[in-house]
Amino acid sequence: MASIKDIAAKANVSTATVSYVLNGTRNVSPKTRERVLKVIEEMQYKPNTIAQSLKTKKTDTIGVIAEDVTVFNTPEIIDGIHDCAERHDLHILLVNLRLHKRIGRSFHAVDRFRDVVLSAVDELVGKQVDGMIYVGVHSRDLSGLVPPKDKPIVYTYCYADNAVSVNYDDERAAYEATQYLAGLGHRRIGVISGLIDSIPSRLRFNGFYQAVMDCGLPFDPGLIKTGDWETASGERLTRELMALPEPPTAILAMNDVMAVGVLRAAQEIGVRVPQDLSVMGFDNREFSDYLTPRLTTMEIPLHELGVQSMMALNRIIRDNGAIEEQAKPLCKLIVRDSTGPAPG
Amino acid sequence: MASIKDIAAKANVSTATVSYVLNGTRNVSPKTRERVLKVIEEMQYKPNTIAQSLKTKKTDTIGVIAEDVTVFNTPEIIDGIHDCAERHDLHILLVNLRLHKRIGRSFHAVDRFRDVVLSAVDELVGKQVDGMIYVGVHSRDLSGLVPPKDKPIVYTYCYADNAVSVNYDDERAAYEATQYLAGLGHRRIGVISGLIDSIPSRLRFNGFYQAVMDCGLPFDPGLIKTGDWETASGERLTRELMALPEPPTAILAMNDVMAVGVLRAAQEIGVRVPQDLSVMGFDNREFSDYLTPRLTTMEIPLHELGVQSMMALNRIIRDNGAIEEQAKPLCKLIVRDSTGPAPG
DNA sequence: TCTTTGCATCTAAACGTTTAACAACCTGTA
DNA sequence: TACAGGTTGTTAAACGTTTAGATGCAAAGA
Repeated sequence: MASIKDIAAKANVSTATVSYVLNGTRNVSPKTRERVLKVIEEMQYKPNTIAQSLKTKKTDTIGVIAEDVTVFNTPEIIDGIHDCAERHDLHILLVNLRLHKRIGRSFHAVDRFRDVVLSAVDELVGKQVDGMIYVGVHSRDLSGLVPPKDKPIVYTYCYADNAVSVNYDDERAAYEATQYLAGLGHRRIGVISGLIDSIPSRLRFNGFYQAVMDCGLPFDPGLIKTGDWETASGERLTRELMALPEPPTAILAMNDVMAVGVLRAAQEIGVRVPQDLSVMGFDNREFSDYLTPRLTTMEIPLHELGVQSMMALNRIIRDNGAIEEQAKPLCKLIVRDSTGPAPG
Repeated sequence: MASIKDIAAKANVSTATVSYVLNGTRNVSPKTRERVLKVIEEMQYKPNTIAQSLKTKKTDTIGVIAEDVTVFNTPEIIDGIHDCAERHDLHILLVNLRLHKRIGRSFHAVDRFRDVVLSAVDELVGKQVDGMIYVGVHSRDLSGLVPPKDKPIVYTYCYADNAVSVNYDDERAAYEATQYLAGLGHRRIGVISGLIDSIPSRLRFNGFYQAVMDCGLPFDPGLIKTGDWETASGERLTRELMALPEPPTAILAMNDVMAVGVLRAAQEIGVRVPQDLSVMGFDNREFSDYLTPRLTTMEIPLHELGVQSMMALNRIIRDNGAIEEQAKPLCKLIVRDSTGPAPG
């Protein structure tokens, strides 16, 4: 590979001059510039970014630590990061923790987990990234993790105390979903929540509860069921809800995957959606448009999460820590065919 | 940030010695080793990978050029790449071309496309990656692209003449799907193919045709319909097929998204699946398990594609080009509820 | 006692850039 | 003519590592 020395030699100038024409950091006469440019072209010279970085101490690279790239939220967030990074001429070094495959779903293997994350951080710090973005898959609480001393790190799709984190407004999303159902005349709304120890589960329940109060609906604890985010739990709990003496006229499943179960159960027990029962999901997964009936759901602003994370990181790197609190990106109600006016 | 010099000074040794204990490249007496290690620990020293790379001319980093990380095949392939890269202590520099957002679906903006790819390659070459993997989204033919002179590059989920590319066996997958349907007694099998100018469309048709011949089924060109990979086309073409004087008893849609349309059409015109009509998809997208009925489909070995690409690249880098042809990864038949014995 | 051998450690160059400091030259002005 | 000021170019150090070769020293062999 041709180096700047080769160019300098062939163009009969010093390496400094070549560097100046390359970066435009100083005037160089038109005729030498031309000469240098011609040689560069001829030899197909590309500056060695590694050497540049060593000298300038800037890599223009940010590290992205993804808990699992195969989980639905991650690609969209990374896309958002890229979208923004591109405009600042930043590159992405990706570390994929492969959490599911590595330590399974037992998120309680905390010590193992810590090691994995910390070694990823070390790796990126060694590579001299300018900063890092951590992309979670389940809004886990990462407060226990020691943040790296010198390198800025932004967390998204997860929570971490005493650290910059970017998240959508879960509470408000659930509030709006509930409000929408109430607006259709539903007064008894069943809820199938996710695992109760997850932060989004709590936030979404809060939003639901607040909306129930604000809309003047009766609050019936019997209508609140705790699932595990999987289809089977949605199916099972829907049967329970519909077997109630006074069953709900709408069910809000806290993710689309469980909503699939709701739909299945409804079909099996002969409840028509949306005539007898309105069903809502959460996430706006691609498949929600493929279900019958098409699923009404809340869209999570994943792309925006990526963009905002990148912007936040950039502010920290550039302005060195002027972290102004940003408004949380909002979810968006996607109305399809699984919801309708309350019966009767 | 502490450098090797700081460590050397504090431990009263030369930088060489520190380097030797770090890399184990030369014997160093137990007591100095201990001393050095202690200082390293104290100062939380992490070697500067950039400087190492400059000296050793190895970055242990491979570049991944993804046409679009948000398309379903890409995350799984990247996961496979990571899976394999990890075992060789290689890191991933990710470039996301964001093809859909950038140049839309007009894949005919070829010149623009060339520029985008080539500048991504330049970027990675500048960053001194040891090699590159190009991850397509649609098995496009990339032969027109000039490969970089010195850096090895492996293509996957796309085709490129005169270059190493890793792909699953499309023809055989369609063959097996057809064979499976024939085995259920279906003799008139409808096909809804994707856009005809795509390589997989052609390969899959070949596989289908071969199986029809081998199984002794009649070949009726009227049963072959050309879609555009989208749901609406699946729906429309199914209506056409079922309106035939002698309609098929099974439909093979060449992707799951179109299969959704097939199921919709069937439901609307009152054809029962699988009693009256067997339906098969292709891809085994996550949602295929959420449809009613659950969709029988062919799973593409995406993870394996990633692994094999990484292995191929590694062989080129290490053994410097000893490219032994590898067997193509095979698709896997996933039998669910949308297929059954031919009626009558 | 003087070599020889082997081990532990050090010296210094090199990797490919950037950039401060300097040198040479030209131009215009007093 | 002399000199200030501007322009264009060069020199060489520095970034943080690795590593070939040199050096010093102790133990072993003559």
